[in-house]
Amino acid sequence: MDFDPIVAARENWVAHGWADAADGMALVTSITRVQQIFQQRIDAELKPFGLTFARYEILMLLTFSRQGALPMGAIGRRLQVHPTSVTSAVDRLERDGMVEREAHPTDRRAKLCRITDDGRAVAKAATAVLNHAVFGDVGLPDSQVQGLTGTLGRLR
Amino acid sequence: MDFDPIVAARENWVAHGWADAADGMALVTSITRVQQIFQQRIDAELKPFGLTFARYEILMLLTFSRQGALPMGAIGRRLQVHPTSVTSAVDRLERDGMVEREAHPTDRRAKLCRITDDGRAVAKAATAVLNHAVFGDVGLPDSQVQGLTGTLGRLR
DNA sequence: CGGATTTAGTTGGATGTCCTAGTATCGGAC
DNA sequence: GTCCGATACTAGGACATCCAACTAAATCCG
Repeated sequence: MDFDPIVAARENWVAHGWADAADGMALVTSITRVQQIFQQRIDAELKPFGLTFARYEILMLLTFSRQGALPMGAIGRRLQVHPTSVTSAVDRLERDGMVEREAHPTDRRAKLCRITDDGRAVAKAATAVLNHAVFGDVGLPDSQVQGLTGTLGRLR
Repeated sequence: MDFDPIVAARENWVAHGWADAADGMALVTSITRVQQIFQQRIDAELKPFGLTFARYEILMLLTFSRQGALPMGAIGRRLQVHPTSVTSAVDRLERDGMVEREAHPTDRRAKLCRITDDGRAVAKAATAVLNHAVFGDVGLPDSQVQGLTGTLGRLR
């Protein structure tokens, strides 16, 4: 049989008298591993487009926005990442011509990040690939996917 | 009501004709967000010990090993991270006196990573804190935690 | 036995994330 | 009207992760 490091760790937790925390440890570790696997699959698919998942998420957020532009801070709040991560990702997107920074019309502290035509085209092509190669079949029966997403939603 | 960015993204997926990939996208995004949240909580708890989750996992793996030492490659395979990540983490653990590198007894290419007494003490104290502050109550009823872990296991 | 392949680990570069700190600006209180 | 706390973004540093390339050593094989 396959050796499962997480099952082994859980048994060690119980053996050391930490039974009441063993399931929580196993859950957190499982989430970490699954996230690593998806991250790697997605980044591999996005690499030909010069994107990472972080940058792809920003492009899609802008694609769906009414004006095609959002303040930096709004991006960070939507994606739940720190402002510095947004700055870093937008720097690279701007370097590659997929977004542009422009002044906010009413707040001179803020900056708008606007997706370019190139950015829209890349996002569209990348989405087609991701939908086909990853999102379309995550490796679970459809019936379980929604339940899993719902349960995870309670943790957020 | 609270606005949920993932629900909104899922609706956008459906609206753009990608309904068959919408659930997969929502699942992957949910996993990413939940992992970010746990990562932040754990790293915050570990910070006083001078540890990150990556380094903590290595210490615990060594704690549970029979000899208190493992080859670098074995660590990477167990934790499913690249050899370079192990090198990087062990560099810092060694700098902080929690592990030591030593020659492999039979394979002169390999190196063993051995936990020190300091390392064991830090790992024990950090585990007590994590069990209390994170693993002991992840935010879900016990009945759901095991089911969630099991379902995630099928994705690994 | 000796060359080719595989394996173990490290190094250097790019990216993403976080934190701390700093600058500029906004908005409210007085 | 002015000061002061809050907000928006950026800069610099630490860390983790990946990839590509490299050295050294073990192993396979003709």
